[in-house]
Amino acid sequence: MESVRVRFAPSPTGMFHIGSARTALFNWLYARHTGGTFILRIEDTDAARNKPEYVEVIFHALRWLGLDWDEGPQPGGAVKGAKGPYFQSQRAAIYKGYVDRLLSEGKAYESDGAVKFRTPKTPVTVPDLICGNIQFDRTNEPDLVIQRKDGTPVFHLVNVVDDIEMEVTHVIRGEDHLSNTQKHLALIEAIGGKAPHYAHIPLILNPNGSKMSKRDAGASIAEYEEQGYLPEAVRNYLCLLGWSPKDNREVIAIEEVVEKFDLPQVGRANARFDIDKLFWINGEYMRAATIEAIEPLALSILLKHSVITGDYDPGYFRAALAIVKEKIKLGRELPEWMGYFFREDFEFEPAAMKKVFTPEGMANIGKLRERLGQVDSAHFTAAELETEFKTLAAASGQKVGALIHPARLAVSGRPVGPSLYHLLEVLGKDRVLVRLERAERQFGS
RNA sequence: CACCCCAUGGAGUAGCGGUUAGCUCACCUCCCUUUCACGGAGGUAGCACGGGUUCGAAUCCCGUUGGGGUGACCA
Repeated sequence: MESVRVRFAPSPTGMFHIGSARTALFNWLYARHTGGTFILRIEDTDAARNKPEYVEVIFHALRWLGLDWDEGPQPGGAVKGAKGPYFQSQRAAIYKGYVDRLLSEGKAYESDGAVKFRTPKTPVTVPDLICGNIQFDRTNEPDLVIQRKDGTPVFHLVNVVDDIEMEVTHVIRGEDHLSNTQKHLALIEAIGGKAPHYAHIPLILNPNGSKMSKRDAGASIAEYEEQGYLPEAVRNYLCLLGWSPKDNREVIAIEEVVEKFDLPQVGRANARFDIDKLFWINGEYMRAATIEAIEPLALSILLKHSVITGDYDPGYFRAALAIVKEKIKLGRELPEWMGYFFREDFEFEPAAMKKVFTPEGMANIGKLRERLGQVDSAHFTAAELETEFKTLAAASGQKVGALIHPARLAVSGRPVGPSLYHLLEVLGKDRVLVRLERAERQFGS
């Protein structure tokens, strides 16, 4: 049984596309499932479009998604593995050798300065682990340019040569390459190599049903990081596009996907990208996450939005995050949900103000301030506060909601948020009293 | 235009000859609840169409339609 070697071979052209992420993920899953090797190869033969800094974009995206590779370039320029170099721009001599050989054997010829490969015009069958046996007629197959006029090799040639040279056993890639595979097989035969197994995975379509392009919203992995998605959630969602655990579960640990993943079970139909589902999954991960797990993300977002500064109180911060994370689905919501914990001059939402800061509401705020002022700081807990509210409501013949709504607006400026009693506990007695007083001062009669 | 692939509710999917066609997201209703979310209980909505094969078809075959991909000196 040969050891599995798969590769992910992106071009550094700028953004990291969600389709690329899925291709990388499936290669990684297969490598991890089989105990094989996951190779990263940079296909930078198109000098006009490729830039060195874009390579960092690829590293960053793969690392963010937790897709570690076993062979290939490492950030900082180091390279791991013996089959390199792993940048195609550094393999010119290798490609030149193959082109020369094809030329001397008469399998390729020069035409208008470029080198063309004589493609077979006979029918061929492409075996595919996902798609089955695909037949191509090829009677009208045009010859294939394998080296440009400027002497540089093109994708089809370098891709095939590298897969052979790097001893890749399984080529897992997007279905947009399915039609090209017959050319690759012909090339492999011409150079006398052993063909890898192929597995073409369905494409990710945008919500309109066409191929997800760079310009579509949500196409770039970087967007998810910026918006505060959790990488585990994005990865989980991507697993579900074309693959299923077949037991009706949606949220599934990556370790379990690794265990269950296999090529024949990958679906054949293209899948549409559904941001609502990703959003939901992210909420599931957010709620399930420990404070420690999401604290770095929350910190970076809140620092970036100047909600907190470097000298924030870690304990207070974590306490606030703990009650807020249960309510939100996306990191991007954090500034709005946590802002009022850290500043006293927040605005009151106008619509809620009109409804809640009525004369009765303000009177209740006054009563609350007096009552809560007598509660010992050590007893300023959710459970005891609940008792205080209920006692006060009963004493004045009101529903507890009549106290809660004005209180919430007074201490947070908004009508929705975490459980009020917990909110008050986290804020602490001092802040609560100050805020109730401020509301009274501004809106009381 | 040629070749290739695909087709289960709005979206992702389970199903692989016999099911009241299951699940998740979204949407609607109700319950829970101080709000929102979570959770719970329901609801709307699907096998693209037409022929076969078969006692029996979402499942197999053919065709049509629809969608996608490839056909670059891009990858």
